[in-house]
Amino acid sequence: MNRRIPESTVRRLSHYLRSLEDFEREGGETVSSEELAARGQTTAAQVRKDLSHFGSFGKRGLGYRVDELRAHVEQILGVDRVWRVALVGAGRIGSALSDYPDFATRGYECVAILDSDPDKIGRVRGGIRIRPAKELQEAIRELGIELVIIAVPASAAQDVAEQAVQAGIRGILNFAPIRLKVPPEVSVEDVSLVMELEALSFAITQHGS
Amino acid sequence: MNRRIPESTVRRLSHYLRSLEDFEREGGETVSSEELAARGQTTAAQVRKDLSHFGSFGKRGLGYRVDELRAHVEQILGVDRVWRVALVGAGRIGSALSDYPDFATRGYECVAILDSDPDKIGRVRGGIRIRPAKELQEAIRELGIELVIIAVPASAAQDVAEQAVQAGIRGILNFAPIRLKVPPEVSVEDVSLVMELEALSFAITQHGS
DNA sequence: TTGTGTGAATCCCTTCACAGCG
DNA sequence: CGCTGTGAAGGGATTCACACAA
Repeated sequence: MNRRIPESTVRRLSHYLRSLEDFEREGGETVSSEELAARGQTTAAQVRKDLSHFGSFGKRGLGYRVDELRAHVEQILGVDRVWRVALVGAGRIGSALSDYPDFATRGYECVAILDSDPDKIGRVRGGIRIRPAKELQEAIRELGIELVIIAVPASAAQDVAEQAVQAGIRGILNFAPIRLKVPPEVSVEDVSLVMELEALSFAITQHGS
Repeated sequence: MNRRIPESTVRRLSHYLRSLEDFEREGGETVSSEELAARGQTTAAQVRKDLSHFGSFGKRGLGYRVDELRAHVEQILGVDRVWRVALVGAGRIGSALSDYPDFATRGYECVAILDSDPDKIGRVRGGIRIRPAKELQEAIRELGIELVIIAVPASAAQDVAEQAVQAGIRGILNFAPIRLKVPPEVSVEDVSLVMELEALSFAITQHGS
């Protein structure tokens, strides 16, 4: 029940949630930490330790009720409600994201798309009219946006981040290949495809030698 | 110079490479571990420790020669050569990736795109004709492909992975939201946007409470 | 008896601090 | 003197092992 949760635990919680949804779909009533660990590439002890940070959700000798635990994990991850998201940058990545079906079903609703390219402004993507990037702060306040996805070139990313922070945003998903500078209360998650590829070529190169 | 490199070190090496390229662009001749740490959100000791796993690249009292160290890091990460990549799945994410400019400039060359949708087969994306997904193994052998990007629905991903592995692939970049089962000698990097978003909503939810 | 919840032990990564080389 | 390279210390996360509840 304490604080200071390792980042790795959060990632695993996401996995547990996926697995619990699977178990529920398969009609399971209860799961053990053992079963939960089997999917997800971890250990039973790890599952129990992860969950123990947030409470005691299981019954000794029995395991966890699937629906109950799923609800708990959803609450822990903060996905027991809908998050309103803005997408800045309607380029290649941006447009792939804007009609990504998983988002809506997972509780993330894209309610605004912005871009600085005059050719794109006014066009409609996934039912949303693309607005000028300058209107970011306005859009955040108008639409109650809480998360911003930055999918603009590296040169523009820091500026977008600062505007978002100024408008009160506390979470940024960043696709630009730079380290954004933000105040400590703002969370940034970076997605860098090149880094992932480099991890692969490293693994192959090292192993093969 | 030993083995067993932590995954976090690899990620930082990618960052160092980006920073070194910046330093080079700015005309710097040498860098200290201190300067390298400043960009990249880490410490000087960490930089030195990371590099020390692979050799002694610096000069005491002086620092590192920028161009020299960049070459070394490129070699460590295995990006001192071109990697031939196949993209399986020409859907939304796939099409965003296929003409992502950074890939080519970073040493990853997409030489094949495959899809199982008959409407897409035969079309051209970024100068490459989309082939039937069934031809994956053939394509891998014909074109000397070493890395496969899986951007197909979760239900098809494991099958694609198995075909790729069978054809000798040792590195997979996986966008499907499932844990691929592969032999230990095969590396998989997962990119899960939902997980990243959940990490953000977790951070905001916990902090705000 | 079964399987959770949890202190204790272990392991691994990061940080410290300094010897040593240019 | 300045800064690297590295053994030693420190801190966190994972794993172990078992008391305990159902």
